[in-house]
Amino acid sequence: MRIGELAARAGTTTRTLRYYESRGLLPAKRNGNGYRVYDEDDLKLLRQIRTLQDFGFDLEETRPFVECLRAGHPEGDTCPASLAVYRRKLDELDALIGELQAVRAQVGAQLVRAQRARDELAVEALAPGGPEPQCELGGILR
Amino acid sequence: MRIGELAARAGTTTRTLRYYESRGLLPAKRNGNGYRVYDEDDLKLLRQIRTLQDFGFDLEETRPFVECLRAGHPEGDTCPASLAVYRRKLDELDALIGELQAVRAQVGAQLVRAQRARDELAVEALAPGGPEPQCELGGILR
DNA sequence: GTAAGCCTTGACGCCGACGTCAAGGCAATC
DNA sequence: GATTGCCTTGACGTCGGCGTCAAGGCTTAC
Repeated sequence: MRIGELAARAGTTTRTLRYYESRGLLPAKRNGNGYRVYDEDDLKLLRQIRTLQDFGFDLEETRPFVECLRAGHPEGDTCPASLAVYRRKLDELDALIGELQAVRAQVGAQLVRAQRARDELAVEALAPGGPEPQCELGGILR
Repeated sequence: MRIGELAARAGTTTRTLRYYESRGLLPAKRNGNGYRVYDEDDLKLLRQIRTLQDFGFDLEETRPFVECLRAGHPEGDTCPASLAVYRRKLDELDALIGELQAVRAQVGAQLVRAQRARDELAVEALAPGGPEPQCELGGILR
């Protein structure tokens, strides 16, 4: 099959396939008139790449999987190098998720603090002079 | 103070300050010879920007905070527009964290699956012919 | 023969937040 | 007056993964 069909079958674009080839990730044979020609195995490689890309893997990180498949293994992720990428990615994800959760907590706390500061200013505007520390201010003031 | 001192006091670079100015975020007065001149309030604005940037806010998202400070409020995050940015960012963070956790789960499952596939192939290589479904294979085969 | 629909290579554009280099001006010090 | 160390503007580079356009070639259908 030619580049357009492969792209369509994998749900991507010809530009993407040419880009992968330029990176040495998905080289293609050529027919008489210079057109790229692909087979079913290439589709399998491409699907492996796309799946990992959807997971957020860098293109370079997909290379071990592709090479594993090209080496004849029925699946791209059973080779040691692929497993190593999985593990490294898990570590990265854990680290990133942890950082994001920390940021979320900080931003959440800032939001609460800023809202409380607003409420206090509003109360002061209503009853100027001093604070009236009762309770449930948030509920009353909306 | 001039640009170099402000940058140093905020732990950033002069290039960054000029970039902020080019974005209209942190305009500077000029002295006689054309040098940028800043005061303590500018340092406060800059620190607000940097804090939010460290949280992963886009530069544009810091603008309401800066304008809030410049409007005379003692803190940049008590204005409605700033609170709205906080809330939007919390939603974004929650969505992103959720996606990453889903990816993490998928990748983790793939790792387990791929490792099991390897182990089974290893067992077959040791005892060719048929499967020997005992237990603790992972432990024995390392 | 010509229009349509594939394909080719090459090259520039995009996004964000700056880094880095170039060429030159101003001020203080030796 | 010459060096040093600030400062100025302008402009190109970076990173990844492509999008998009240009100019042209091949094949098939009408």
